[in-house]
Amino acid sequence: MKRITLKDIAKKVGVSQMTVSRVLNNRPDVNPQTRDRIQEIVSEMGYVPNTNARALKGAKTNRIGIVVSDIRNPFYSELVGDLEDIAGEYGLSVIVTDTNKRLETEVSAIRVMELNSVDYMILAPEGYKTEHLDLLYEKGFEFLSFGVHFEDKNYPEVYTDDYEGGKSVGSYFAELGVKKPLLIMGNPRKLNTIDRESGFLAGFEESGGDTSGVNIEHLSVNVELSEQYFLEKKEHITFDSVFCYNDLMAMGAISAFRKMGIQPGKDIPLIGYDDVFYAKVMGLTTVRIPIKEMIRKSVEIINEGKNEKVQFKTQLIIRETA
Amino acid sequence: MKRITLKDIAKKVGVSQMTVSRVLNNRPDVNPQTRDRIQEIVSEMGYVPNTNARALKGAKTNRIGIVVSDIRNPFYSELVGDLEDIAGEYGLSVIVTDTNKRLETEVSAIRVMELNSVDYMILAPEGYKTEHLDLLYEKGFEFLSFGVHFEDKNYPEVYTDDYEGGKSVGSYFAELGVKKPLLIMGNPRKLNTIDRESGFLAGFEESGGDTSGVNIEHLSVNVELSEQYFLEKKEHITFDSVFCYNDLMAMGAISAFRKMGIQPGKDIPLIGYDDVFYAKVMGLTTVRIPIKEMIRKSVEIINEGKNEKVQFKTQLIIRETA
DNA sequence: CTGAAAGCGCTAACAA
DNA sequence: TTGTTAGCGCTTTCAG
Repeated sequence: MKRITLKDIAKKVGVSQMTVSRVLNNRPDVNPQTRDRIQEIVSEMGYVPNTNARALKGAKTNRIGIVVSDIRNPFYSELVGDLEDIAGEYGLSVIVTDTNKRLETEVSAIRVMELNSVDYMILAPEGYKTEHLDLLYEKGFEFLSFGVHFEDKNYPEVYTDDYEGGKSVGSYFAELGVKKPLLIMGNPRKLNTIDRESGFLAGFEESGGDTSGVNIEHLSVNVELSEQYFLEKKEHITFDSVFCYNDLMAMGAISAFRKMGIQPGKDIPLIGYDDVFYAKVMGLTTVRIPIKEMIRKSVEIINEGKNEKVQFKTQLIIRETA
Repeated sequence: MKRITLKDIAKKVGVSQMTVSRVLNNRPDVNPQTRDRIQEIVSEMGYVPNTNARALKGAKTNRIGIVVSDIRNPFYSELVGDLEDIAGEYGLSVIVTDTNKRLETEVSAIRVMELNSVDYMILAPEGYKTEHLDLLYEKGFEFLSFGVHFEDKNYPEVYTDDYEGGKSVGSYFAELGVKKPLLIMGNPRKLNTIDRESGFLAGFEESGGDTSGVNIEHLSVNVELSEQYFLEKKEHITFDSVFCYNDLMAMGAISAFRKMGIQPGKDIPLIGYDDVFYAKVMGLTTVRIPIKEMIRKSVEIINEGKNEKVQFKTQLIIRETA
């Protein structure tokens, strides 16, 4: 499988490699006729530049990496899908790595990115440790933190206001007249958890709810664990409404409820978070995170080399489950 | 951001680059003491080999590419997730590309793989055109076709027996005593469609069903289209059971049924295909494709440079919807 | 067991 | 406007 190289083109056209290189890189200083001839041969021979050689010279690889915690979570697969679409518009390739929700692998995921010399990384980190981000920053890697906000760090970020997101659910529950909401949250050290939770409490109280009736449970973010939690509570249900950390955990609740003969929405209001595609399919009330817009902004930041922190707004989407 | 190179290590240890290279590539012909010293310095300095330089020399990049038609489809995101996990065990990086279900982009996806000089590609093709596979084959690329079987082509494949899969559903429906099954299938030129469909008919007939009662509809593979189809039929339901091309389309049916007040399983048996994770969450009866085993086999084929066609068996998983 | 030299494909810097 | 030279980091080949 011999690939066509610059040299092959140069020989065929009868010019130097350099002239071909100039044409390929759209440099202005080439005779228009030579340019045309070269372009013709290039497409005729189906030349594809060797990114490795380019990278070796220190040029851009046009590869961007994304590190997500679990590609199987539709939130992330939608994220990756959107990134693929938008990066494609800019002629960028995407390299994906999954950390399986573990921090150690987050470090090795970053190593994969280094191995493949991506120009830029998008990190959707687990959210409460920043050592590896700091390390990356010190090493001079270009990256952007997606979905989590660290006030005191000065790397670029694209994230949502989780406090407001939680608040919208708290208020809505209070307006519904709910007395004993159960919050199924994630790791209590995650900033996302903290924000959604405290936002909820603030919103609930502000709209007239009594926060002493609120119960909070912290689980690993996982459909099965969430389902199991509810199944175990079967006999002693002490809540009259449920707010889950994300749609995945809400799906666990739906699954358990179906087995328990509880109809979400009719019997017990249930709200998730993220607004993944399946939330719509299942009629799940949830808090929408505008992924596509956020990714578009991210690629823009990457492309223009900006260093900004951009916050997006969430939106409560009311469907059948609440 | 200066990266540590072989030269840096060599200088520090006081040997030639070559010796360091030998150690890094686990060559036997190095003095054990020298080896130890080098390994120590390597990890001390946090050396990461430059894959680009390696690739330039024609060595392996340890990158494998996967081209899927829609990363947002949980079938594919699970596929990618499993591939990441298993490839990771082998020290391989994964490059993902999404074709948005269009063939043109399937060609450009392959170009991305070429650009990134992957050692091997896994193609989960759209399934009825083979030109680009043939092209790839002629060009000498190493790849494997995942999920689709072309009898007369001689590239490696890992696929399932869709005819048998469809048959198991046909038989089951016949045993259920169903009279007018509706099949919501995909593009009628896709081999997967053809096999699932003809398998169904064969199974239905074999188990005593009357195939003249069977209705077949071909739609683009898409949740919304499927949902819409059922919503439009609201007033004139002419079927007493439904078999969908995949779980995604079955979810569209579930969504529509919920709005129509139909309970799948109770009122109308509904069966999907793939057994994506959410099928379990939703209690959907479906045909299981053993993705993880198939991916493991694929990586094995890749790793050992085999050229075989391996067929996996599907399994009907009975849950609440049928 | 170890090293020196050459070259993979490309582009930056300089020369013509 | 075009060409020449050098070198990115690595590994292969051939000599020690």
